[in-house]
This record gives sequence, structure tokens and C-alpha cells, in this order.
Amino acid sequence: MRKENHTKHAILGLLTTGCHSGYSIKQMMDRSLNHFWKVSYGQIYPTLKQLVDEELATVEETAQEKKPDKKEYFITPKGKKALQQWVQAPIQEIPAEKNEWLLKLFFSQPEDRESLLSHLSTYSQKLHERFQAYEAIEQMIESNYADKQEAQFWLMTLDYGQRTTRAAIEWCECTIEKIDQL
Amino acid sequence: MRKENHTKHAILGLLTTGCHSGYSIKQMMDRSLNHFWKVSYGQIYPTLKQLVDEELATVEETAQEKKPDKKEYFITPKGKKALQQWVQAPIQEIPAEKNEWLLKLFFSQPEDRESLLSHLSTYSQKLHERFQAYEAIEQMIESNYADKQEAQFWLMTLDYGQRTTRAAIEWCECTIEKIDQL
DNA sequence: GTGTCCATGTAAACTGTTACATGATTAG
DNA sequence: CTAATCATGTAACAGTTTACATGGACAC
Repeated sequence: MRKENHTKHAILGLLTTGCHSGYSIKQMMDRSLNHFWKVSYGQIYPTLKQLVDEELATVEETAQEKKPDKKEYFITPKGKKALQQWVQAPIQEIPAEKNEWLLKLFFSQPEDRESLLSHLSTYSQKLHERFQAYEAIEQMIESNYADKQEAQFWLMTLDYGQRTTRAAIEWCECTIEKIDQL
Repeated sequence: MRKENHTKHAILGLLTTGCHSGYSIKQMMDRSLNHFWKVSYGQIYPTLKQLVDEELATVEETAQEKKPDKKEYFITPKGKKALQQWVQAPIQEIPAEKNEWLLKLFFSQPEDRESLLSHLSTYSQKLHERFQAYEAIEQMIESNYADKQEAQFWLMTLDYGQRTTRAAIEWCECTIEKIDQL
């Protein structure tokens, strides 16, 4: 049973959204896909090379004035086909998040009450920040990509983030209350 | 900047919940911590060895009648201290789930409509199953561990799973409708 | 002169999964 | 007789992060 490398496809997919360098792929990832997929440069650059090796992308090296040299990557027709095939391929696995907060909560003892409350309020704050970040991205997409058809799918992934984050924030508030009453 | 190994602490923590063998740790993980932490045997057995090396746990080998030999692990006072320190230590990182469904949605094109709807209905179904699993665990905890003080924390982690899963299910339904109307 | 943005890359370390290996007992 | 449960473990591989290395431009 071989496993697909989804990060490879994520990077391939980003080549279709106007990102053509490792640097801009990283930026886009951090800004728009951050809540459901992350990558580091240590993955991006080797993967781009690999994509070229597999003929799913091509490179062009450009010298820029007053800026470092840049390598521009472009998806090939073969790459587009591979991307679509991956998009349409069925999925079996439900995502499993690793949640350090819940792990610590699970192993807490009544005497850890104070630190628990502190963890929860930090968590709640981070969730609020995340929620606000989503709203900012939403507005950015609506104003910059209103014409782009694919942008509606981007908004859907964002909606997922907003809904689940809202639920998590509500949980934080309820749980803080519960622990307060212990 | 060194990183903590949370799985090590998760396994250490499970030694305090009545699990004393690699096998029973795996079972408990799959049944109760599955929605926020997963481990494979390939991690459990080496980690247990490591815990003994670091004097956070001890082993006792027991020959069982009509069953294979068993190694029983017990947390040491030093281990308990390490566990509590880890539980109380602050957390900076908000969890990042890798969501293959959202990744595919993000890179979808209008012509992928059919496969998208199929993905979403599968996802929704899996989320329902997960939700029902949570309800079963909840009842199990309430009937088997009603007296155990820590069980209240277990129920809180479960509540998190239920709330976020419910939000995800609602998102699925809304998104299916949206795509239907395209 | 300090920090941030632009820009690319590698090597080592770490985390985690999968496949393999073994074997007895018990329930259907 | 077949599958599941109990029970332990390792080696190879895959995926990912971190630290390191480099360096110009530009704003404060």
C-alpha cells in the first residue's frame, strides 16, 4: 500500500495560482493554506526540483535587477493532468490533528487547575487571533480575486476554518467555566 | 531551541491511567485519545524502553498462563514529576491539522464539481461516524469511570471533539448546497 | 546600523508509519 | 478452520523541521 505525497500536490497546485517561485509558494502557504497545510523551505525547494525531474513542471532562471536571482517554475500539461487526477482521487482518511492542549488537559490532575486555566485562556486568545486572520484573508480574497472562479473554493476552505474555530472558542469559554466551578 | 517530544509524555501519561503494557497503551490511544493524538506500535515499544532508560518508568516481566509474556511498566516518582512539569509547561503553538479534503477543495476547478460532491458526502459520513464514536466513548467513561476524578478532564476533551465535529458536519451540508447551486 | 524583505538552498536530526516476524488462545 | 484478540518487537522508509549558509536592497 503506497501512500501519496500530498505536499507534492499542494506545491504543484500552487503553481497554478500565480506562484512561480519557492519563496512565493511559501508565502501563499503561510497566508492562505496555513490552517490546513504547512510546509517549510526544506520541503519546498527539493520538491520543486523533483517536480521538474518528473516533468510536471519546468524552470526558468531569471536574473533580476536589484534583487537576487529568481527561479520561476511553471506547471506543464502533464503536471496539470496529474493535479486533476489527484484532486479527483478518493480519500479514505479523516484528518487527525495533534492537539497539544487537549493532550495536556487529558492528563491533568485537579491540582493542575491554575495552569490549566492559564493554558485555556492562552488557547482562546490564539483562536481569536486565528479567527480574525481568517476574516482578513476573506476580505483580501473578495477584493483581489472577485473575478477568479477558483476563489469561491478558497472561500469555502476559509469557511471551514471559521466554523471550527468558532466552535473551539465556545468550547474554551465553557470549559473555563467548568474548571472554575471545580 | 529544542523541541519536546509530546508522544513520550502521552505514553508516560497513559501509565497513570491503568495501562501498563505497550498493547494496552495502544488500545487506550485508539479508543480515547484518537481524535487528538495517535501512535503506532513502532513508536510505543521503543519509547517505553526509553522511559525506562531515563528512569521515568520501571519494567516487570510477567509470564502469563495461556497468554504471551507480558511486560508491565510503571511510572516512577521521577516520571510523575516530569509528567506534571510537562502538563504545566506553557504552549505556544496552535495545532495545525493537515486536511486532505480541504487541500483538494482548494485546488478544485469548476469541472471537478462531481468528484467534489462525492468527496464531501464521504467526508460528512465519516464525520457522523466519528461523532457517534464520541458519544459511545462518553457513555463508556460515564459508566466505567464515574468515580475517577480525572475522568472529568477526559470528558472535556471529548466535548471539544464533539463541538468541532458538529461544526464540520454543518459546514459539509452548507458547502454541498453551495456547490449544487454552481 | 538594525531589521525586514527578497531569494535559494543543504545536511542533520527528528518523528512517525508500514511491513515484517512470531506465536498462543478463544470465539464463531 | 478462520478470524480476532492478546502480545512484543525491529528495520526500512517517508515526511518534516531546524539550523546553517549566503547576500543584496531598502526603510527607519
